[in-house]
Amino acid sequence: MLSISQAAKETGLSIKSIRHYETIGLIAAPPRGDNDYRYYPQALLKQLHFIKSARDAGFNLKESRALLQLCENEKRSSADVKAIAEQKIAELQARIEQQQALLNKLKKVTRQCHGDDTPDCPIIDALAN
Amino acid sequence: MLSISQAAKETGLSIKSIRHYETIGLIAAPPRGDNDYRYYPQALLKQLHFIKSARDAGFNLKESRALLQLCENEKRSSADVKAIAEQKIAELQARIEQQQALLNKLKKVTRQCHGDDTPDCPIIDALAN
DNA sequence: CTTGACCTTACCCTAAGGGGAAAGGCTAAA
DNA sequence: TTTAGCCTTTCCCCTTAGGGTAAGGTCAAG
Repeated sequence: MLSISQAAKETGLSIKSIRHYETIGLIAAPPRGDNDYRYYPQALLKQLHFIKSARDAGFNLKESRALLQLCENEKRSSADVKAIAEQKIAELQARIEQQQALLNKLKKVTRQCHGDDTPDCPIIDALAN
Repeated sequence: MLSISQAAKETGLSIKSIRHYETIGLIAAPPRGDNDYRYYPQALLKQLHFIKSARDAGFNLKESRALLQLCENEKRSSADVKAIAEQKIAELQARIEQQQALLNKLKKVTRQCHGDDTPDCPIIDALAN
């Protein structure tokens, strides 16, 4: 049974995050000691680890919740998991493309800018139209 | 002198955004009519256009504010503008690379998943460790 | 005169926590 | 025994960039 700071160290999450996950019902409330401190059993630590991995993989908390439920469900269909992953892949791809387009435009106009002490600036010009 | 909805239509911003920019001091408060309605003169419309362009180019409001101030300042140095743009370029590049890395990992593990009605799932396995 | 479209302020909501206050708990050293 | 120095708790405000909605005032057309 780890204290919350030990659980944080062990999982790589922050104390704030762990309490937050409890608040929003992402994990169950851990048992409390006589001092009212939270103490985390193995089962909860495993869930916290899972959530940390899901977050690191780019899933938001809503998606992490769905994945965790699938993880806990021994009768899951891998198709359901794959659907979530593929949706995230599509989302990431779209975001990357959009940002890449922005980046290209920004790089192009920035190359035109002399970057000296005169006010003449193609970047400003581009934004002012 | 356009009303706020006309200004919104003209600039492509939302009414909420325009009022928000005023609230945070990004633009000056427009003159009001006897009815207390906001009426936007050309100078403000130009600023709103500029902000819209900056936002579309990927700059956040803080950066847009700095750019707008440079835009208004006839004694600006284009080097100052270029510095902001290059910082944004670096930021975008870093974000894109990080997301691309996530995407690659996610695609790789997702390809391993059969996506059928059995619980066996490499995606879950990857997250559970 | 009424109706619908427009405007105003004010408040709460988003995601995912971070920061910090105020209060209480635990252990080791003086 | 007391103090110091961490640990924990709850509570509340803060972040981005507005969106949604309510309650109430205004304007123009039929």
